[in-house]
Amino acid sequence: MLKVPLKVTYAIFATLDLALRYGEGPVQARTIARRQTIPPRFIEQVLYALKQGGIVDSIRGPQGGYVLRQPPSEVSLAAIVETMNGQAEPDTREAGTNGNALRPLHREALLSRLWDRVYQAEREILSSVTLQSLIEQYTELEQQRAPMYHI
Amino acid sequence: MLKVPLKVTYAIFATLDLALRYGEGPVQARTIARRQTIPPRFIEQVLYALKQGGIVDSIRGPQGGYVLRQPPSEVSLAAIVETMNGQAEPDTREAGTNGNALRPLHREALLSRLWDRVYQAEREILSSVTLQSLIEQYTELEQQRAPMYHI
DNA sequence: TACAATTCCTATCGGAAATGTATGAATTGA
DNA sequence: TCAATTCATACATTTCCGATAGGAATTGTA
Repeated sequence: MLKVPLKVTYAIFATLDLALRYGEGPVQARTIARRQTIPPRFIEQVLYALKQGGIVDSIRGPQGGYVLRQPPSEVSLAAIVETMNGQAEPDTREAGTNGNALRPLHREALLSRLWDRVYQAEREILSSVTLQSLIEQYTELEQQRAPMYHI
Repeated sequence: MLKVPLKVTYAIFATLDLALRYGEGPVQARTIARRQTIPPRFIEQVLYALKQGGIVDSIRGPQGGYVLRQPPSEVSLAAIVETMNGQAEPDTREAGTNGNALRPLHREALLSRLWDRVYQAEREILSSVTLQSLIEQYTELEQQRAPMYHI
């Protein structure tokens, strides 16, 4: 039920990479790809989607690249995830009618309510996590094991 | 992120069908298929999985069929969903190492914590919903629009 | 103005997963 | 013995996802 597409993971790592360098000018797709171990041609698409979703801005031409549109503390994972999952299919198919038991419309309504609840719960959690808070958790983790390296 | 495989939906409708007739003897796969509009050869597999998962019992031979193993109030959707999603892949792959930025192990840990939280939230909701409560919601829905038909 | 670096956008491929079909064996009531 | 039914697995088809490809558009710089 809970499935995390790779492109969502990639999107989070990519924006996290941008967050770590927020305010230092654009970062190129290739650079992110190398640092985050993401197929270079694939991350282009991810960044493209992130741009369409208003998460990042892009600068074309030499020395171009991508920057976060807002400071890391303003970017929630909910926004990233929603963007990557795109405008979800309306999914308004309804199978053939049948006689007895569980009228299709109602039974569909029954479950879609339920999935809505689950979806809302997911959204609440993801809304409460920002790139900034992820960075903080990350540096905590680092310091626990090998104080004072990196970033 | 939230993806509901068809077979899960089928499983819920199938068990709901059994729940509506709990205590009235076995219901055959073909009958459920017809009533719930599910491909007959496909629901056999769903019921087979439900049996393996201990959700339903089966009776072979003529006049055989399937029955809920427990009363509807004891069967949570969490149980059904978990059964249908089967023993999920261990998924312990770890991609290649790279130099800079976001050490793979830590960055993975960061996200898996998060997905765990989401997963737990989902599970809590699904645990709180039983076939019995679904039936109650269903009859409510029915009465709102067209009092006194059916079942 | 030319050129190279970079993003932009779409098409396509390949493999995996999901959905659905088929077949025959095993079980069992009548 | 027979017919109805589940059991178990194999196979076919379709859909989705990760990844690659190619070229157009933009723009800083020399």
